[in-house]
Amino acid sequence: MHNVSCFNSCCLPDNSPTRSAKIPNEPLRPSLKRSSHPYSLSHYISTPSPAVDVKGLIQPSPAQEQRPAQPSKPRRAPSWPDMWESPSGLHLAHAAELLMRAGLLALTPATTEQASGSGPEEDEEDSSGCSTDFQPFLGAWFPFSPALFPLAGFQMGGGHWRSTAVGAEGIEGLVAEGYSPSSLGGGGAGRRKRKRCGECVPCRRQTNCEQCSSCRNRKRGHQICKYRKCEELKRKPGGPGFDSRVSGFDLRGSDFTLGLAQERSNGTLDG
DNA sequence: GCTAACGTCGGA
DNA sequence: TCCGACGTTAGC
Repeated sequence: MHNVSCFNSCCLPDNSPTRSAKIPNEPLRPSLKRSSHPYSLSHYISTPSPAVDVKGLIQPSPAQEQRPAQPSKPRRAPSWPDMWESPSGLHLAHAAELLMRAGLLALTPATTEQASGSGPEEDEEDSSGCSTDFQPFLGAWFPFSPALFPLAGFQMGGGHWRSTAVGAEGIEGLVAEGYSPSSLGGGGAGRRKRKRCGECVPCRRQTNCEQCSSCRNRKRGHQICKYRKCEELKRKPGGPGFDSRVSGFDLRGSDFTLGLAQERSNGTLDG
């Protein structure tokens, strides 16, 4: 049990009515699912930045840097999400990613040396906890801590990070990182399915409610649980606000968030 | 081939 | 506008 808002199934009580044996299609990047951090959200919120050694968060200590690589586990080539996962940096990384998707943050590419000097060796340290304790609160604090993100980006950002707000550059960057053009909703002849973002609150839910019409009518409806429906996919492609990718920031005060809070208070929300 | 689930359409 | 049904796509 990590905290009250942990979404991982490990934190669900065995007798939880919402805990289903089968968890369909988890789109989350593993790195986002298995991260933990020494500081909770409340720590970031309540502690003025000088009290939190941001530099220390971003630049691992020698001890951390000297942590031996795990030989039994072949390391894949680092991609930018990994590079952003310092021992304590995922909150920043996640925040920065969301900001960049929203076009609110642009990063100057780090030097090759910087890009290769950190990141891939640290990501394993984020392996045992939950990263979702802050999620519903993103909108409450990200926009007010802009200085953190360029800093984090300069130190940890791998290579070609840049704003993905609009245009071919953003798509190109995503494609380069393994997102297929089809999954991005672009290109390709005919319609292509978009994929769940894996980062919004509904996506992070791991269990179906079994109560909504979609759950009850799954056989014929072919629809995912309403409470797990990706916020991105709810938007019409090409419609207003689409591709602004600001779902993470719209959560505050949204109906969904309010419902989420209510669910949590009722103990019906997973994690 | 099976299953999950996105996209679309038509009815309420 | 919402909801259900169905075709279709995509992953396994």
